[in-house]
Amino acid sequence: MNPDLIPFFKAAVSVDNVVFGFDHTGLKVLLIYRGADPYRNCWALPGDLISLDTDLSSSAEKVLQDLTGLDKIYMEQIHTFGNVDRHPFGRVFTIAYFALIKIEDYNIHPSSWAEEAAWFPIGKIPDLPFDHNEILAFAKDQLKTKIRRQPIGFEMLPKYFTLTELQTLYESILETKFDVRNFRKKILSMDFITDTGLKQTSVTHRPAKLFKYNARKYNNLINTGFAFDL
Amino acid sequence: MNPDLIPFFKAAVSVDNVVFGFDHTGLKVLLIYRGADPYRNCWALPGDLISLDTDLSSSAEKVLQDLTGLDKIYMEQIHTFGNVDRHPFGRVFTIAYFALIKIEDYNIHPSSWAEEAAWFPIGKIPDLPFDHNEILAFAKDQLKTKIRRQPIGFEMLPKYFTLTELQTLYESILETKFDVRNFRKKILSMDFITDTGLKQTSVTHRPAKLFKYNARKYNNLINTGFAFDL
DNA sequence: TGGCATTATTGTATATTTTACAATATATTC
DNA sequence: GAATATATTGTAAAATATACAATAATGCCA
Repeated sequence: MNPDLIPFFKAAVSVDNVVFGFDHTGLKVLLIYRGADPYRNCWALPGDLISLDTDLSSSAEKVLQDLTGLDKIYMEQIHTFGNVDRHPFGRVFTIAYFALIKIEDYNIHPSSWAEEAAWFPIGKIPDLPFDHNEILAFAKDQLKTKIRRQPIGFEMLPKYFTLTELQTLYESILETKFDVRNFRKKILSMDFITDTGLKQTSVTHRPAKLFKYNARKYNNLINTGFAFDL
Repeated sequence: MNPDLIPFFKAAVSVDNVVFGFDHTGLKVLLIYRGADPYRNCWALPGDLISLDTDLSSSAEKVLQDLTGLDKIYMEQIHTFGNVDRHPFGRVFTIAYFALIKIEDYNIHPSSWAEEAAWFPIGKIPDLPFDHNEILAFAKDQLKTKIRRQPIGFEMLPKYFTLTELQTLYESILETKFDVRNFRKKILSMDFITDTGLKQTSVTHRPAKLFKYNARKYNNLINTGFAFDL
């Protein structure tokens, strides 16, 4: 290598994942308990330095898989953070991803140096190491923007869900309220939520119909210029 | 440094800028003619490796300033590209930014190893080195999405502009046509484009009124929940 | 100087979408 | 079968989006 270039090739790169999940109590974020330096014994975003022989997108999946066991979930790159002093060990650029999962469908298996993993309600996030609070704030903002324009909310719901659950998800993330009738009219008019014919069981009140999201219909629609918008 | 960490600290990071400009002939992108390896004597996006003692956002501004002389312009991070083989000299992650400028207000001064700089119409971009064609495609997509929801188009127009110029800008970027009356009604109803009282001069037809964008009014509006949308 | 060429400017009627609002239905439990 | 709890549904009014073409203001030139 040309000697002039040597000082440039001394950076490390990490991936930090902001994994969102949703249950009836609201929006949650997955944190791990760090069993490695720096910031050993702190709750933090699941993230790690990446090996330099792997493509970035594969690395992002691998980091999450190694720390939490999560695999094949919805992930998207959101932003890169690169302040000089953000990591005590040297110059580390971190590429933040957000991920959405159906909490009930996955068991989280902390592994590698992640000693524990737990869901934290979005309103009760502790002080996090590095610039993780900033990253989380960015991700939350992104989620709010994105969920209004793209049908990604379904990634956080069970395969079969009720319209009330869907509405609660949106209200919770967007921090707003929708009129029940208008919300249903709008969602159903979009025509990619289909009635499964099934109903809730073991509820102590009128059981709700179960719907599912039809990604194929959505993809057909966007090709015709249709724009999802809530 | 812990010896286990050494192999992680061998990456370089670069910034690549996609600078968009607009004139009456349409949307353009600024490219430089490379006077340095690799890909010497090729047109490419203005980008460079960044020094590891500077924050990322400052580095982005510095790279653009060094190569083109552009300073204090609208810039925004869009995506990070990190495939293993994207750079022939080693593992280089690149962070792409897009920038918008008023072509007439700036003189481009290629410097450092940029031998030339020129505006290329968006439809006539040559084959570019690295993954620059991919980066450019990503940026163009981002621009189309963003310009519909945020009043960033004005960054590419002169301070005083006509409504026809504004409409042409939107039509050109969004690759569509708007009805003249409806476009004007909508834009003016948003109330952050103000009539300066001035008119075009030295045109060989009815002179158009000159308007300007009022960022302060826009910022007041978004705080009230207003959403720009075209 | 008057007609021509060129682009700028403006209004209205109709269709579509959004909003506001409350009564009835269906299940369980006691 | 009454009480409790949530699910489901329609309509009228307001706001917004759309479709559509005639008139206005300048420079140029015969």
